[in-house]
Amino acid sequence: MIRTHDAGSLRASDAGTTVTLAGWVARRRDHGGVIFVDLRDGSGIVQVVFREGDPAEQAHALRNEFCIKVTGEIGRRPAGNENPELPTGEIEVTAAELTILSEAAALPLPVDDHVDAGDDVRLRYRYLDLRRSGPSRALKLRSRANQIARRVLDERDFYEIETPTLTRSTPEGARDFLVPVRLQPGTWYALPQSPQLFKQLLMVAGMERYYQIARCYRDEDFRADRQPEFTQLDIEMSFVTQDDVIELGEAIVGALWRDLAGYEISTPIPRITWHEAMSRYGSDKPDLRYGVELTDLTEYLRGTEFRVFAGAIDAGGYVGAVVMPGGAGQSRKELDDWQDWAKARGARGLAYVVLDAETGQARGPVAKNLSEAHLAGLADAVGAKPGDAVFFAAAARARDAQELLGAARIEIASRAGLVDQSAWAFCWVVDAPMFEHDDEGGWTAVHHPFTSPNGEWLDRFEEAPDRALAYAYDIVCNGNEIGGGSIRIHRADVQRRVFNTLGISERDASDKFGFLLEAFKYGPPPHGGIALGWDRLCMLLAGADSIREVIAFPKTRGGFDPLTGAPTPITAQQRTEAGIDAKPKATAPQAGTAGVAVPVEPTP
RNA sequence: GGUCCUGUGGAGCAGUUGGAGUGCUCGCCGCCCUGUCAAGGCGGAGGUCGCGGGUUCAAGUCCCGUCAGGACCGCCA
Repeated sequence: MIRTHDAGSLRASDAGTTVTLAGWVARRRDHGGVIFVDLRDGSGIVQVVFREGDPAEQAHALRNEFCIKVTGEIGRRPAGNENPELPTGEIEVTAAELTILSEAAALPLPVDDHVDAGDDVRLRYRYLDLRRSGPSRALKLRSRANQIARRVLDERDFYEIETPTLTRSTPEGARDFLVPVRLQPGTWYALPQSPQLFKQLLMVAGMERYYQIARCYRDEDFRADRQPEFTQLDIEMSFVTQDDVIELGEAIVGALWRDLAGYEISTPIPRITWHEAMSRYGSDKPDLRYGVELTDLTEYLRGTEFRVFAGAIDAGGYVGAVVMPGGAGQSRKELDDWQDWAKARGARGLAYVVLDAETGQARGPVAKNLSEAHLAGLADAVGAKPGDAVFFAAAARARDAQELLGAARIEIASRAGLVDQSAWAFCWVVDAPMFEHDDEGGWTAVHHPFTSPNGEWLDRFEEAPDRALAYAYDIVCNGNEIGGGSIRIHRADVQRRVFNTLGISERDASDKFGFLLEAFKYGPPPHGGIALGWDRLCMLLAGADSIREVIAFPKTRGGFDPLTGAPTPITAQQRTEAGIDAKPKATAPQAGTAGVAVPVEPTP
């Protein structure tokens, strides 16, 4: 090694030792006769002093982020000159020798913890951004999270197994990324949206306990917590029940929060059914750091003459409310803003009533439309106090109104300052529905088509697909879904019935994932698993607002990488070689997703 | 595909009612400086106000379009 010690590790007990350090100039304070340089390496910062002689002459020329090597003796700082802000603040290194390993040009972005730059500049010079302590710490934390997960899984006899990233387009929810295949022009690989099918095959293969820190790809639009390539801690186990998988999930998450957040999660983590989550919180990933629960007013308001509510109730729908504590104090403009907020979510508006802080009397546009009796009992019905505001939503489909109220609940908590930023609130959302209506009047799988109905519905989910429940579970932290999984179907007859309900013909099923069904002919074990959204989970542990902070080289929301400039056009030669424009042969394999291959004509 | 916010020397910001590229902090270049630690002092360089069009006697400022970054909706089994 070029260095003998790590800069950040030096302490008063090292005084008198001669050391060689290597790192970067974090800051230079040139007093003419004496020069201080803060030398930073991966371990931290130590102050180097240049007083006289050649090293001091050289040190005048140092600039921020020069890469240097310094040899010198560690000494206690003169009394009164200690810096309690630094772990190494009691000592300094008196330079006897200085080597400039490499110089740094004027910086396009300050490597300074006190200044934050815009995202585009940070990403373009991400290697400089990562020299700063915050971004650096986030990546190092993620590395430790990986190790902790591997440790827990290894202790439980899991095997870490890699699966292909060039694979077959599968009929999962999102758009696939496609890769042209030079060796078979006109055919395409897809990048996996998850290793779902492979890990099930590994169960058939008798691996019994599999995990992988797996890169997944989905060609959908970006969010603060979504990139097109992302990472899952993917796990699958044979011969287990839902409780076994949940226990494992708690062991992993418990270890992560214990070691990386200094927080002991009390287990078992509370479970809430999907339906209860929707009716109480208007979300399938409820943030339990605060209350502000929804109230179902469908029965209470039955018979109302207010058309908006009556219409929903008559259609067999739902009317509900959520209370904003102190919301009556909002200005007219703030209340109008709520209407814009609701419209931005595709709602027609957000009906509200404010309760006078003195008299408790209900006021507001909607109050005129409600009967005396309905108004008189409203505060008690929704648990509101004088000075509160009550927001209403009504819809023919309960879930639409609940989701609007759920979004309002989050907004209320944020605006009213009800969120305890230091709190951790975990829960499992269990008993998710098997199916939901698709746009064409049929059914689609809420989770995926291999998810098993629970014990209660296994033999009769066809009777009421809208009410059938699955062995599917999501783990939620502070309103973020950090993982989800299910017990899979391992019986051919059940799988056939599920396909039937989904309107997937035998031929379709065999075209799309015949290889999995084929495998399931040969004694598949009962199995289930979970996938933890690793970027999101690390983001929470790092206290970051975006998963970009825990990704070494993230992309901007346009899918652009400002550092490499990807994506780029390709050359004509690359295009020809890749076979992008080749016409698939008549004997080409079955199309991946759409069922029938779309003929591709070569472009001139 | 839609809604909203932002874009001003290398970085971060301010810029009022439309009136001179106006200001601040940092960085950069030069000089000075022996105990600083986001060192300090003096001097200096550096600008297509994202881009294009329009309104106007006059646009960083108002309008339209466009590009880029961000937040959200749609989308994401």
